[in-house]
Amino acid sequence: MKTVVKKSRKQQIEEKATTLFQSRGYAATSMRNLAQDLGIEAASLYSHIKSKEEILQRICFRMAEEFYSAWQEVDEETGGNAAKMEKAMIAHVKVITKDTNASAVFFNEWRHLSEPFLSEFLAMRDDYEGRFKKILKDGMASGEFKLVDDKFMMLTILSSLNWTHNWYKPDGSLSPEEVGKRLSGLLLNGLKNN
Amino acid sequence: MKTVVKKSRKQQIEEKATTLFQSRGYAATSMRNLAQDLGIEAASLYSHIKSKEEILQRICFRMAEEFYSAWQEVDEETGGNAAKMEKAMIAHVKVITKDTNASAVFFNEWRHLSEPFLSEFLAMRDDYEGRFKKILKDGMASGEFKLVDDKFMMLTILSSLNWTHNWYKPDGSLSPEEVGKRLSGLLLNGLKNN
DNA sequence: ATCTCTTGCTAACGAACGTTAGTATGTTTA
DNA sequence: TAAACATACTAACGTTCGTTAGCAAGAGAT
Repeated sequence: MKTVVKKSRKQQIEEKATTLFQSRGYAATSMRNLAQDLGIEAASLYSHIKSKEEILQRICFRMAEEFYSAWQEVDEETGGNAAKMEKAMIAHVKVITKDTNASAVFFNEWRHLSEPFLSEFLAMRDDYEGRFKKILKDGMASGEFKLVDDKFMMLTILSSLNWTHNWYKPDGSLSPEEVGKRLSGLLLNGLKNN
Repeated sequence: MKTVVKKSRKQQIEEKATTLFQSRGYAATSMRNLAQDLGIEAASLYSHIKSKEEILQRICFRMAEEFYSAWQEVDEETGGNAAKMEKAMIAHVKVITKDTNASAVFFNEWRHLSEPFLSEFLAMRDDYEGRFKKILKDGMASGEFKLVDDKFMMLTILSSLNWTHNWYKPDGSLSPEEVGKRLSGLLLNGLKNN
């Protein structure tokens, strides 16, 4: 037996918008495009939302929250920094794979946020990236990691992780957990045989 | 003594457009924005270009050519596949760092190309990615590389390389060559100490 | 001296944009 | 049964969009 949860119209709008923003981009998606996909008139959207940008804001900040929540299990890790980094990478990938469309919008369309949302968004991103850098620094200090530029390293790691939204298919053979493990395995141990 | 090469107006337009497309996105950049940055009227642009999209096409396909040309030195590498992969990564990063703005447009705005340019673009990208996959496959067959999914691996490598356009600063301390070396070192050998 | 090329202008086109006002209808709540 | 809410409509607003037509002025080439 399958219970069908009724989605609010606002939610439906947000989901369709997410798909459209992902495929055509925020700026190139018109409210009339969105309305048509929902089978209503453009003006009708405004019974449910305040503005086009509100939709973008909701998508971006909801995803930000998800990334933050996922970090909880990272802090619980008491093993070494390599283990902690693996946890972080897996948690991060899990969030992305749970909604690749929303992730794409999060990663590519945030620049269309207006102030003060843009500044708030960037501050959160900085903070989040700082957490990765901290693991790297701790791991280098303890001798677990090679000595590298931590910012350079963090950017490289996150770019690999963040790209998953472009190719991950939920119906594929790899689970989110498995994707995260492979990515962390690669970045921690490298491609070459020793 | 410095020789000043006079740039054609068309080139100037293309360069300003590259900067704008990079920072605001193609769809969110208007011809009036572009004209204003050049100190002329929007209509005047059309004495030099055929359409807004023509600019995007020129940027995207010029970058594609650059990536292809850079591959020449990769084919000359006769060492192992690890050496070849390093060459490929360095060559790729060199192209990106030579013009980070155009690279950003190339990576983020190609989807606004209309047919048949879009199909042509994607075919080239597939071909180019195939070259990376081939090195990976050869390297796995020869035992140089660990056995991994080659597509997954290729995507991970390229996402790391392609992200450089977002943070590389030509006036920074790292040369393009150095960036490429560090990236390949990391991806080939991993972050962890053995 | 004439021709061509480059560069730019004003004026305007039709289309599309995000959004608002005002209204109607059915559904849920009190 | 009345009030409140959810949902959607038509009509239209002012703005911006990419682009074209037609014209003009200066530079370089023949």
